[in-house]
Amino acid sequence: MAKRERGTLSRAEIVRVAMEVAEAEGSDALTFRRLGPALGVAPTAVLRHFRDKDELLLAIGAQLLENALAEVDHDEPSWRERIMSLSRATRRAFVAHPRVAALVATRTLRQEAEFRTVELIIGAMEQAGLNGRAAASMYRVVADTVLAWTAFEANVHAVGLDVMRQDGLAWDREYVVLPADRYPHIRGVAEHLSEVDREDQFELALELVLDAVEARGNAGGQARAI
Amino acid sequence: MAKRERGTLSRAEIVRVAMEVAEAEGSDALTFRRLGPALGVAPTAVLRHFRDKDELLLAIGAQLLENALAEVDHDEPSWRERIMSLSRATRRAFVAHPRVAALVATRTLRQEAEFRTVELIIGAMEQAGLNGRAAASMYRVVADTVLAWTAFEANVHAVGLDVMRQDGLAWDREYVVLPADRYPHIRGVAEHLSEVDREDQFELALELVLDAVEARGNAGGQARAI
DNA sequence: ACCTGAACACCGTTCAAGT
DNA sequence: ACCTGAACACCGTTCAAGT
Repeated sequence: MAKRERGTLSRAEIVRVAMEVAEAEGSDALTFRRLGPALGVAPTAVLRHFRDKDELLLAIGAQLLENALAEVDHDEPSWRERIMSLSRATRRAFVAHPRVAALVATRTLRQEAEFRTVELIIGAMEQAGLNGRAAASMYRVVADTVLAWTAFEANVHAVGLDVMRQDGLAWDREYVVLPADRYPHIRGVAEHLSEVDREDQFELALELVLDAVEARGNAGGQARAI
Repeated sequence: MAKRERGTLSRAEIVRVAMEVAEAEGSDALTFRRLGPALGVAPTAVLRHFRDKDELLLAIGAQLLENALAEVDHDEPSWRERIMSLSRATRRAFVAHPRVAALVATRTLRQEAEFRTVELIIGAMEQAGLNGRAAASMYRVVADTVLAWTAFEANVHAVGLDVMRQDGLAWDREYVVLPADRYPHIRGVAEHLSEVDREDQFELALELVLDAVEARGNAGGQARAI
């Protein structure tokens, strides 16, 4: 709560503290009125650095993507390994901050980190042998697969944190208890539902998409878009 | 604004009007204080039918899923066609109401419509030849692929509606304008980025997953989970 | 792209009271 | 799972004023 000298507040520090507050106290706590005290300034001081709350959220999203990009091996010669490296790093970076990730993972950020990510994926598509419309099309399948899964997982984690604290019920607990006569198939596999490893699924879903990229690239990427 | 007789308000009507208000005026307008007048009651009357706002949101999500299930051909004998039918219906039902869909698509609903959906998918996995842990695992890959893509698309539509009204900039417009020297790959395919058809991508992503289900089912589903 | 404090126009939710 | 109106404890954002 210590007051600070003027001119010492920065966008970077606001983003950092905003992420800390949200992860520690829940995304409901991510308000200017709580952020002010946490930064040692008046709540409205944050508005001198971000036009509005949405601009702050997009900056948080950009920070998550920067964290991801910092872990990617950009010199990896295999396009396929480069994409897997980017994908795993993105998943890790977002799921590491599930509450803020859930708020921003489906947003178009339009910031430098996003442009660099797009550039990386399209470059990989071209190396795989795709051009023009085929490269654009498969870029979107790859990017949206990574983003959609990442956003989904972040949401599941974030909601899970809140719900479990709220009513103590885990997802799998709920399902095991369903009546067998009405839901025989669920009942038959209920015991296995909680064992599923989401990282494995993410990897599998991505490998399937990259198999398709590889097949289309080898066939000559100009022929068909999808 | 017409006042109504007591006892005539119902959960179903509240859900319907809430969806109308949100789609017509933006998801910011989905508040009890606006919903009251739209229903002809006091804002707090809604709280006599839903414990809190989150319960209303989950009911809206259940309605979207009911809309989807109503379109599915449950008697289709091919498990693969049944899954595709469910997937397409889910995508359509959610994207038809993008703003509310964006609010609920990643939530675990824990309502009857969701249990029926899970039951349908697991039944299809078993018909494909998967059992136990393998069926549970592939159920999750299928369900999460549909949900993740649907949530992602709903978000893109919802944000798109708001952003386009806000600053008149479409996603593709933004990217065409990037400097070619720093983003050569983007520049090379920029003209194609706006042509991509999301429905085609959704279909492709799903077909790839179902290919994997088919391959594992034929190989004998007990062997490996993923 | 300075920081503050008061003010404005909103929220969700609770609760006593009215049918 | 009745409905209302006032009240409470919050929000984001604007704006005049202070450094």
